Amino acid sequence: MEKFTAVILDFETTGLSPGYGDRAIEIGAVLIRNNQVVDRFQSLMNPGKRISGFIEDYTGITNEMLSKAPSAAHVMEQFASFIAGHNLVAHNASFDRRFLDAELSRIGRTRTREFACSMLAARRIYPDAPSHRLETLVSHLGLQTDGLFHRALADAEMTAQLWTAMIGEIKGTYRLKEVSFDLLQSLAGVAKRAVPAYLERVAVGQ
DNA sequence: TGCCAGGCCCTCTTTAGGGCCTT
Repeated sequence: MEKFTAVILDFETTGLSPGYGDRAIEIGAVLIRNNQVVDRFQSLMNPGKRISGFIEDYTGITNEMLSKAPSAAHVMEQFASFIAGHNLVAHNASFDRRFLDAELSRIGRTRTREFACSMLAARRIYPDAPSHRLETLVSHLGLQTDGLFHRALADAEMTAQLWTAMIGEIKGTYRLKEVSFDLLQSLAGVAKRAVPAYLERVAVGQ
């Protein structure tokens, strides 16, 4: 069962680099099991410093909202429990992985499960998409959206839809009986032009 | 306030450079 279960998550942050002092300001996540969303997590978190006007405009999250939010430490303790035992997915996962690991480190905890990247998978499954930004893929594939972007739970929900759409796409194209987290994760290590042959070999093996 | 990164991937490549993607 676990190989068909994953937490799809998204951070809003003060900037691009935790190594230069940037912090998480919101976490949103959905737990999917067999392509169904079965649980959700969302919280703003107070980063202990003011955010720039650019981030306020980009996310719609204001300094006033964050001043009333629980501390990052408190939220991350709860989130660590939410993700415990589950594989993880994010769009451009190298970004969210750095922030997750940095925020967990601040509370003396460590990530124990693997990350998969929906962007790297999408580049291989939808090579002809106009771009592989989350917003563009959602539009290109006609995925359901409430029009809200750059908020953590909304982006996590759309990434989950993208993830399940990709599972459906390769199931249908290659007649795979099942598509696990490990299979989608493994695509990132396969050269783009080798992906069709790779998936055909997987299908034969099933 | 504005700045800061880093991994992937393509090509006019591999003794490199630059666009994409995340906030």
